[in-house]
Amino acid sequence: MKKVIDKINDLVKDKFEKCGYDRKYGFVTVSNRPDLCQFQCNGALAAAKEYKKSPRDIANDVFGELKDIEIFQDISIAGPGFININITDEFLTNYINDMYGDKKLGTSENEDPMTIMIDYGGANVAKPLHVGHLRAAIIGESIKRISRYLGHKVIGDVHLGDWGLQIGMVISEVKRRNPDLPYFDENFNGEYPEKAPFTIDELEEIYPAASKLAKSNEDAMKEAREATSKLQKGHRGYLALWKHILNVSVADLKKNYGDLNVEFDLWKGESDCRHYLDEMITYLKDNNYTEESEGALVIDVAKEDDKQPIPPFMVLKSDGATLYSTTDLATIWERVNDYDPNEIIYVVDKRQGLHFEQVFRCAKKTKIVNEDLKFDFIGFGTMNGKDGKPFKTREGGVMRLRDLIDIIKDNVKDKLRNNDSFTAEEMDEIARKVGLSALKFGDLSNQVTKDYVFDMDKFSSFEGKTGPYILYTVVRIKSILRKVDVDKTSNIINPHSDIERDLMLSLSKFNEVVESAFIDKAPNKMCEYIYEVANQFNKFYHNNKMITEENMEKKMSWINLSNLTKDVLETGLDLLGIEAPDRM
RNA sequence: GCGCCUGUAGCUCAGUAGGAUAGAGCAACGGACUUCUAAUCCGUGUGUCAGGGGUUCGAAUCCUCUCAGGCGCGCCA
Repeated sequence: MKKVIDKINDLVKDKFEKCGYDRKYGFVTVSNRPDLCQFQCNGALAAAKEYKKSPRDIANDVFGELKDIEIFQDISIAGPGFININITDEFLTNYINDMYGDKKLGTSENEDPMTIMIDYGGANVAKPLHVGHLRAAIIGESIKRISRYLGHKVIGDVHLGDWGLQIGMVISEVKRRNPDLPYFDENFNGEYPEKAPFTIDELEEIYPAASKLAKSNEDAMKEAREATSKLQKGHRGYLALWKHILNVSVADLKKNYGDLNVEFDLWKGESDCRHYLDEMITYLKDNNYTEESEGALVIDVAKEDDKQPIPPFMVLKSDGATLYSTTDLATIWERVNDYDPNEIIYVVDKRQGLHFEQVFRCAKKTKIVNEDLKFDFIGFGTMNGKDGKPFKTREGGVMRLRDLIDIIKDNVKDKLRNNDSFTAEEMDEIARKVGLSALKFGDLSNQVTKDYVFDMDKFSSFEGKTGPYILYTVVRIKSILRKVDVDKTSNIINPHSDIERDLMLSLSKFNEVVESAFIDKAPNKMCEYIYEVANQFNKFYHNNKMITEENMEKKMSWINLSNLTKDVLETGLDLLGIEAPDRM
């Protein structure tokens, strides 16, 4: 469906053109002075310079053409040349009815869908998820859902860290503890055990211990490097052990991401590109992209107009081993080969910006990707505590994600109204949903690139611009809908009050907001929007008693309007990765 | 040292093709419940948009300098 704003834009642009001005000056936006009008066009002011006429005169020219357009209720020129527009209730109501009857609530599926890959996990094998992974997961999930809603083919990849030094650390630590395991017996030719020699809990203890040791002990670090190198070269026992690490970890990670309602289409990792490494490195060498520098194999990616010196892209370390830049590049090679995407989006901590700039430049320079493949780096900011410093546990450690979820769930549980009609299980499920809404809405309502303060009490509050407030609004609507029979075939009729009209206007912006959130990769726009809708609905709710309304036509119209509001809110929430309960 | 990002109300944050009087939420105070879930709604106040200079009819928004904070700058990811 065509957006309300687009219809108005087309009309006004046509008239600008008809009057001899460039179409672009007919640009209409939602009014920033809702007290004066619903929509505004500031083009006359902008056009004044080009046509050397007073903006007021230009506005008057166009006004002559605009004043008889049917869908405009009233239109006027204000101040230096603003054109203020209100649309008719008929036009608005028609649109709302069309939207109500449309599964996609007025958004049009993209005619020319893109294949978009989103890389947004970044979890490391053998390490528990912690708060640092939270933002990537929920921002990436939201961008994935928004893109998909608009009809694009979207592939979300967790891109596990499963091939780097941390694996070598774990392997060498396991060896220190259990040197007799067959994985370390160079003469072992039999089948390796099917059962992993550790549980997830043990694994999560092994890694930090190994990491700590390697930092202080040079020999341990050397062993870890050697183990990494051996693994990467295909050591049979190490590969078998590595698969255990992977399996045990992935099972746990799936559960944890699942608890967050974050779902990946691909559970690939850095290791998956290993089959392409030789081929790629040969390609890079054969085409003379590489050079040797300080013992390492590098590719120069500096450009003349760089404001700062860009270090060369590193293909192989001086010991011949690959590193993250190599696997990131090879992963692109693999993705182009397997999925041929139009765009690859990286949702990663913004501190990795320079690294990815190098990777992108290298991929383009070496023609591993076409010029028209779009790389998008979405670097998110740090989640800070109330002290403005990176969020930590009370003891100063890194907080695990599952602990954070439990804490916020408990926090919400305390605030939920006691209701005997809920069983303990229902209560728990409600607390989970409300808690997640608090966490996600609190995060996503901030601009992605900025650092933000994680304030548990603020996010989990049931008042104000929070997830729980929006869920409450949805629950409220569901409660009404349970009490009446909804007849979706009866129409929503013209608004009976300013408040009702404002609600309809807000609802009519839905498709526009989805698109704008997609273009800017900005879930916070969706947060802002659903808050506005929830707020408008609550005003409406307060002013009109629907169930006791005696005029049936009016009553059904209101019920349907509420039902549409619910759809818009739930869809908006879903695009943020948030679910609403039926009752709370 | 070089580079990137950030600085908006007491607090947490929105606000880009440059536009009218810079907006929300929280906190504070006052009001509205024989409820369709008051977990709501209504009302009241709040600003050198870090600072200086510039471009423009018009700047939180564009340019420039200064200050403050955060981050990054080849063999970790």
